Amino acid sequence: MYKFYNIKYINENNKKILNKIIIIKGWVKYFRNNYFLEINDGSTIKNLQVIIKNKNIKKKKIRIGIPLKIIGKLIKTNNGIEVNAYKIKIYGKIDKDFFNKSILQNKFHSRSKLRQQLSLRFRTNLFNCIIKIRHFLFIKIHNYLNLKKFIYINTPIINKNNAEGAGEVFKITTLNLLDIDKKSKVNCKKDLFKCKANLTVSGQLEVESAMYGLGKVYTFGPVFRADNSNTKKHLSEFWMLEPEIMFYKLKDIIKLSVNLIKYLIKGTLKNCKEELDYLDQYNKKYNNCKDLINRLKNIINKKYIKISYNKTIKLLNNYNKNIINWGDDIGSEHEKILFNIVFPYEIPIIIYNYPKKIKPFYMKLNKDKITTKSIDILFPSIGEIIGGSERETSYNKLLDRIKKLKINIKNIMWYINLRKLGEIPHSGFGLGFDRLVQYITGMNNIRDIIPYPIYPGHIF
RNA sequence: UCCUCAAUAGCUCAUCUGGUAGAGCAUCUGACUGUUAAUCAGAAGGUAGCUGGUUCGAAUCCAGCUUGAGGAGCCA
Repeated sequence: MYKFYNIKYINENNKKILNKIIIIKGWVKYFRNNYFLEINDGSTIKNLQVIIKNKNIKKKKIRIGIPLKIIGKLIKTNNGIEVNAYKIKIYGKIDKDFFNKSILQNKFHSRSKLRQQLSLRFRTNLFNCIIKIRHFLFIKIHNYLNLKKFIYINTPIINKNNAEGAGEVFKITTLNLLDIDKKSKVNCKKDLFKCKANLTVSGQLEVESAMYGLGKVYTFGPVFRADNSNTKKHLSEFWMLEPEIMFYKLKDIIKLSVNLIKYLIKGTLKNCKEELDYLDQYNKKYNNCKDLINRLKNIINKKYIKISYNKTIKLLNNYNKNIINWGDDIGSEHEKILFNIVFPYEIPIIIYNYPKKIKPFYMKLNKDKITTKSIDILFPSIGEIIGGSERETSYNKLLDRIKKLKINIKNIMWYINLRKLGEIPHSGFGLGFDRLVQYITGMNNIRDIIPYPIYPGHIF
């Protein structure tokens, strides 16, 4: 007969239900003075205070962490709104030893500590905010591309091509690995797929073939890299958005990617205020990022720096002679110089026309035949979030390039053959979703912005 | 994978050059009708990451391993 409300709703609409008897359900976040409960139900990080005046309510079993159903009157006091409890139902009991060893006790826990208890991490305010922003960005990406008439393509997670140049692959097999060790010879023909198979490192080649039929497409899913990289910006399993668009040139994908980023950040600032405010405070206290919200506002209002690879090398060498040679990839040392000294404005840098020798085979060459029609978008403190290019359209040129790079042609013949039906100009890019979430939440470590981080030595 | 640093109570950290292991919070018992990381009184809690070595004696010195943090490379 009484109505149930979640705490976010009660906080935002309390005028409508003030002085009514309501039901709330959640767990105890704080219990003070044997009298004041703070209840959280995950809908918001702003807890609802419940007071226990009724002497018939047994308080013995109530402790921090316990789930409760509370029937009470929503009242207004000097401290805001709270619920005067008439009746409390307790669900189960708390294992004291387990609780005491868990990250749920009301203390500050380091993020590496939180990571040791992944399944409990969701109850923390920090993770509540991060996951909600992650969710919001995920939805908004689909939203934006849908508005722009893109079609979402589900590209396979298991495949046999390895999109050359995108890192190490995880091999998958149904064969008994112990047998393989003994004989030291693998007969792939006996495997389930009758060939070598791996987890995808990128859906790009597949999404390109969808582009030939549908025009504007994207894939957005988990991709896998078996590199042994132990850094704060790498995962073995991460999420990548890869749009691919017919008749788009380099300038068009620059525009698309910049507009998408600005749309996402603008939306987050508008719709995730509570979460960003919390993260702003958290970052001020515990992270290097001292002004999260203004940093994000800055990024939606300003024009990004756009500079060619050649010019970047010149600028770096002007700063410090022989710090980089033409043809080298731009490393994190160079990124630091670019963001701290050359362009110290806390805005992304778009670098275009990279040399072909540090970019994959499918990128279209410029007229100089040594650089590609490619871009990387670098973000301050994170590095590369987006990499993209115009794709090679000519069958002969593509084949020529593949032969020179000695890439195994067999598994990607279907991709090369797409060029046998005419030379359609097209472009696309890959956006590292987790790195974007990392940037927007201001977190130091990419392992703290994904529910279950998978990285060397760590699997859930 | 490489380099640097670290590992002491459930958590955060003390223990100074080797000499009996300490605090705050959390936990437990009790008190408390306006607290908000409540407070007060009391109790309990440790083979100092693991394995060796040096020494009369090791949390402390040395070696190897494990785990974590920061940086590098690979990349998104």
